[in-house]
Amino acid sequence: MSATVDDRLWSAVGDPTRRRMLDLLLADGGGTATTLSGQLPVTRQAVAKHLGVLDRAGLVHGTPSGRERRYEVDEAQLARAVAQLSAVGAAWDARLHRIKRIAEAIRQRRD
Amino acid sequence: MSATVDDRLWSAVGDPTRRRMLDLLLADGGGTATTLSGQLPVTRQAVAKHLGVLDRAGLVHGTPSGRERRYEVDEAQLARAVAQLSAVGAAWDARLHRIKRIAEAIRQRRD
DNA sequence: GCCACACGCAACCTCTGGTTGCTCGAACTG
DNA sequence: CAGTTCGAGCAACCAGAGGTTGCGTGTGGC
Repeated sequence: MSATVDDRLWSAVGDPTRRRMLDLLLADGGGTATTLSGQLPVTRQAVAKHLGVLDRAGLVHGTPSGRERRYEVDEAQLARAVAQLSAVGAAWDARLHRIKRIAEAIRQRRD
Repeated sequence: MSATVDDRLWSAVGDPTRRRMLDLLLADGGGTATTLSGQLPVTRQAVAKHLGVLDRAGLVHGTPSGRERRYEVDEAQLARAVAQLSAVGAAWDARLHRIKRIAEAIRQRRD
């Protein structure tokens, strides 16, 4: 089951734009709403909202620095999110394999 | 990068209700909008809409049977979705590890 | 001191997940 | 066969999220 999944984390990571933002933040070692919006097909304001979501999910952490606000990925929390992704994947995978085994057993019996 | 991800598949699987629906369909070996809505905290109509989304993503396949419409999971397509989940997870994982290695290298050098 | 830049806030639009209310058609039951 | 029931399929509506434009404000560089 995917009952143990933290919906806040998952839905934070579920949005394609936010996934790309995490990619970019990881690649560049952090960034601001403005620098990110330059690398994305959305406006700075949209990026700022997403950063808010990621912040509330604990995936990034923003610190004001002069007139800008620099965000960095919280690696531990992202690692948790990755773990949950693979947990759900593994659960489905297991179920698919179980089904496949059963199907093969039935086929064997029928032949 | 998560650029190779099929957004249709991902967003189909991104919704928590749809994930639970896939769980239930796998566990019971199929179901109808009505049977699923009995196991979920949403109405039949909401379930029907989700089944439409899953159907368009190719994750389930519905066949009319008398007055009801039975849906079953397309296992191959779900396997593809699982593969994409783990691909994204693996990408982030790799990046996190790389960052950790670099951080440790810097720490070493500083000591 | 002035200008430019980055941010934050507010209004607005659209799509999606969800609801209620209705009709229609198939199936069971007398 | 007639009537009822049950499942599906609209349609209208509501709330929230992703996105936009527009505007005010504070900080930093010249």
